[in-house]
Amino acid sequence: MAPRPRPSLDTVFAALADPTRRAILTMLLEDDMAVTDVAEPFEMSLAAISKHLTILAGAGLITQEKRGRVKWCKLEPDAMKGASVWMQGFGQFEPVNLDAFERFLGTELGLGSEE
Amino acid sequence: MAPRPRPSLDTVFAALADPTRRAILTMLLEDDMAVTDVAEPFEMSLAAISKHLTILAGAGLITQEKRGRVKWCKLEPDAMKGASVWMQGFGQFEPVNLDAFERFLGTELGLGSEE
DNA sequence: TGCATATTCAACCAAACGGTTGACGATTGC
DNA sequence: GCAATCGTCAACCGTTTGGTTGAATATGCA
Repeated sequence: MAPRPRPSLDTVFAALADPTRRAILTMLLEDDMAVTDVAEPFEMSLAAISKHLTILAGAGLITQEKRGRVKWCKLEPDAMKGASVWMQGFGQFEPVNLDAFERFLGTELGLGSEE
Repeated sequence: MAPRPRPSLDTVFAALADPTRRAILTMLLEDDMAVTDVAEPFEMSLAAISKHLTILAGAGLITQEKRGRVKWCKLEPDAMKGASVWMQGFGQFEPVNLDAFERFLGTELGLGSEE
């Protein structure tokens, strides 16, 4: 496949604006996954998840590779770089508080209340 | 002062997904601005800008204070903190490359070509 | 008082979004 | 070969988004 088009801030931020898509990205932190497996925990159709994955791929946040009849989804965290740098220009945020991140993961996965 | 409700990742990312709104935030880096002045450089109605500002305020990215008949808009960069931390959990991005940020500002403000 | 300025409101519009369902093309395995 | 599995496509649906216009509401000023 041709070198991925540089993901725009528009598409990256828009992709990240949906909680389902953020949850998918979080799942992919663990490991690459097949589309069906990505869809499993969600209460929506496979087709809907497939669309979300297309949007994530469009933003460059994941890549998809078909092996046999299974399509594998792989996280591409570098796609967040531009957006991350952009935001950091607005203030020096604490040098990556991983504790806070763990908590975010909890709420993102729906383990906690939204407050 | 009542602590503002914690802006959600949904609203923050959605607010940042629009180029007009990102440009507004960039303008507000310089200084607080009145609504009319914010609208001036854009080729769209004042009402449209007013809506964008409402969305930015809803995400906590700006606050608005009315003094006399003028409503002042103030950047609130801390509202990006949660989103920034969330993204950093996906990879350690270079510790704030300000050069890159300057370049982003250029393209965001439409001073350079998109490519 | 009366007019200009600053901003929002209300109604409307086309397009995009997020979801559904059912049919379909590929691939795998018995 | 045939049935099951994987994933997307196409059509459809209601809601949201990003914009418009024109009227309305405050406020400032001469």
